[in-house]
Amino acid sequence: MKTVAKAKTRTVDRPTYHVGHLDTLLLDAARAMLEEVGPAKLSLRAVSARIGVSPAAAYHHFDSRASLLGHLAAQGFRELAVAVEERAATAAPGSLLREAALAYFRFACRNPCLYQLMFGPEFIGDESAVGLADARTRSFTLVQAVIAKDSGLEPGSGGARSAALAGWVLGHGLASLTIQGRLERPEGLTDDQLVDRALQGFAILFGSSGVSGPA
Amino acid sequence: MKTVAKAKTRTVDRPTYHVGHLDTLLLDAARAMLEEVGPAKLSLRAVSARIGVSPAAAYHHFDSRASLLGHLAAQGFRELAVAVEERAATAAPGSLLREAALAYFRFACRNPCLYQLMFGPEFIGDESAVGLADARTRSFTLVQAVIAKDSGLEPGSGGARSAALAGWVLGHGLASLTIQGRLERPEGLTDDQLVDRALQGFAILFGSSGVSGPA
DNA sequence: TCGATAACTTAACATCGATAACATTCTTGA
DNA sequence: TCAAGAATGTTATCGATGTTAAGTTATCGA
Repeated sequence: MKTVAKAKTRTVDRPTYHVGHLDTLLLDAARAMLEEVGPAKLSLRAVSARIGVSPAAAYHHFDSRASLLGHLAAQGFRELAVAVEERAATAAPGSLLREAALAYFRFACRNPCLYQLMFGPEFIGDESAVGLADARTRSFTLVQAVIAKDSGLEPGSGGARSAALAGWVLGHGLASLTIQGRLERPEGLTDDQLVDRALQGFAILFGSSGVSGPA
Repeated sequence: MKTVAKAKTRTVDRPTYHVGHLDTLLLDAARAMLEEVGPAKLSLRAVSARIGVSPAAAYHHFDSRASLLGHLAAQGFRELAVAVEERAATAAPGSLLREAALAYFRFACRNPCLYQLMFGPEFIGDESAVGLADARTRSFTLVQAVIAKDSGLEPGSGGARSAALAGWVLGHGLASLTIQGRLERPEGLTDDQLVDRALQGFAILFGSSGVSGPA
């Protein structure tokens, strides 16, 4: 229905043969479609079609489907980093962990499929080319800095590294479980309340109670 | 190469036409291949071929590829539950959280692709048919019971639920990050040491220090 | 102006999940 | 005992996908 039936020489009617910045066009389209269909169902052909370009065109800008997804994931890591950073910058001392966790969690909830992609197995093998590892490492370093700052630990110390690991595990664990619906979430519970509940749970498990925000 | 070229009536030479228990054969083969190629690349055709059966045969036992993966995931949840349960049963009181976390983490590390499948988006939509939701709920209930038992909380109480949530987040967060290589893991660090490091990090973040095992 | 090159095209291949139509075996009830 | 029919296989085919090869068109520097 949608494809032109029997055009011999031309299947697309575009003003110019060359599109210009097709790479960013592809990335934008893919980003949009990602949240519609999920990482697994995102097809290169569909993305190309959305722009009005042949499937093979994408291969002049990306090595493979995995490579394109890798770029998308790297973009996600950068956005996640700034989201956490912004929130952490304006947080009152002592509530930094909670604020950072909230920012992290909200980013994941607002971009569930992107987050799945970032931490999923979809594009594994194409990390090197993209700066993905860089973006990820920077995110982690940021988390580490934020947490060290709040707990008064010397940055780079063993304690700071452990605490950062814990913070990352906390954020990712909660986000991942929530996004993929593996959590029995009582209905009506807001994102903030869920984060607080988790923090409260950790406080119970690890002994303290007052550290983590409201009752 | 592998398929018989021009046999008209028979392409496979099997003693009997009917295989018998093809469903479990398919599941076993799929389970084995899952750890070889990962959830995304696991094809029904390859699984069938491994058994020596036509691709269409699988559809007499499973509604779809997703359904087969769903069964596999459910199986995973059951195994995970018993792994945690066994370890928890023989743990000294006070170290229950650590032991449960270790069992959880080890299961994930030993069956990385199965774990990815269990918590991934691969088979979403086919949950109802399989008892998958059941298996998952039971796992969660188990975790909740284990944790409540160790912290002296009344099972079913709000605190117990929060603590269970935290425990689940801890286990899944660490396992997920590790499996997917999103963690900068210092080389030579054993599974146990990584778990301990995470626990230590949580102890730092949430105030106490002695709760979680060795220094 | 012209030719090299980059950016796009069509066409094709292999593989995949899925379905339809047919073949064989097992089971069951008279 | 034995045929009817349900189960469980088969082949053939469809439409969609990632990817590559070979041809076409636009751009840009000498």
